[in-house]
Amino acid sequence: MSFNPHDHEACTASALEKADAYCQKHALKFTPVRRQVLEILCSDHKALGAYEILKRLGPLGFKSQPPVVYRALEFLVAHRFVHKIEKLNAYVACMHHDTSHVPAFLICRNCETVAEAPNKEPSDLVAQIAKTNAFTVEKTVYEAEGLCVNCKEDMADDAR
Amino acid sequence: MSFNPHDHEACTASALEKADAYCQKHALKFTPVRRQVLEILCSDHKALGAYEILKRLGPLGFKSQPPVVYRALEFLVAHRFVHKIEKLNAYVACMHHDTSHVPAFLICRNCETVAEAPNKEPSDLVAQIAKTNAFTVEKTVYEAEGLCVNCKEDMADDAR
DNA sequence: TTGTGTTATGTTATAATATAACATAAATGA
DNA sequence: TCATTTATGTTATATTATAACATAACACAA
Repeated sequence: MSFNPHDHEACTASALEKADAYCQKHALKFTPVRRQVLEILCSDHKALGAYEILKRLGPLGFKSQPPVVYRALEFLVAHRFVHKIEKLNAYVACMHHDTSHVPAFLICRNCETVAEAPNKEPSDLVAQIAKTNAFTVEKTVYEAEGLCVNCKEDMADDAR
Repeated sequence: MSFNPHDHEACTASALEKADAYCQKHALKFTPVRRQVLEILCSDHKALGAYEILKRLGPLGFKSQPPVVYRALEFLVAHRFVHKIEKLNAYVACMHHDTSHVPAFLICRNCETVAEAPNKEPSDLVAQIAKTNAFTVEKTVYEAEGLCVNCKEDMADDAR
């Protein structure tokens, strides 16, 4: 989980590699912009806004009009390499692309780190709601905002 | 539940009455704009965008600059009379204000009706995630998009 | 290899959502 | 009544996102 320290370069490299392989397998075009946007998003676990990504694309030699980044994000989200955090209108790289999962996020309101939980199952909650309402669920947004371990500890320290 | 037909005028009146009572009890000011915005949101179970609400305020004699409606929404959301649907950047009246609940929404992508489920408990999912991450959850967004009963039936009819 | 359709990108303009900042007014309470 | 707080008025602008139309790159059949 990303609230814990980990080898970040390796985790980025692996994500890009997996995306590469997946695109090859499914005849998708992993074009330079798309690849670069994913790389930018992998570069930390904060969620980045579209315009922040745009800013970072410029120096890398890419064109910097909004549609460029929105199209790349559309592709990446459609193929689940990236999730949109609705609560923040921002985007994070998916860290569990190889396993099928119901995306669920923990957003620290202090450090803004976003951690994705690797759930296999939709929650009981949604199953039950959908059932009692005869509602067919196609897509879920599940986001929790709060305080991560690290920030909680920091605050405890400050109070001392 | 709001995918089912119900006496809508009564449900609106009751929501306003409850809000009135709650504000009185907690010394909150249920001013005309705030009341009117809640009434507009009660007027159907679709989620309305801030600017749509703004449009409807004008003819009713209210001032129509964005901050007017955003401030009213801020108040209504803070006191849980209204929930924001992050997925739609839109707002719905809360239909279960008197009971403490974890808000969860079913959004029909066809008719755009938003139904709120009356859950008492946060899902097992969030409890488990939070626990394994030592993450303190303060607020949750839970939104499912799909097809409601009515729209599903309509589509079945059309296919015939 | 040329033509034809399809997908991706370039570019301009603008729509839709939201807030900053500063002013006035109204209500509250010592 | 004066001071303080809370709500509203108003202008301007920030942020997020898409429409619309053009060109380029690619894929693949004739």
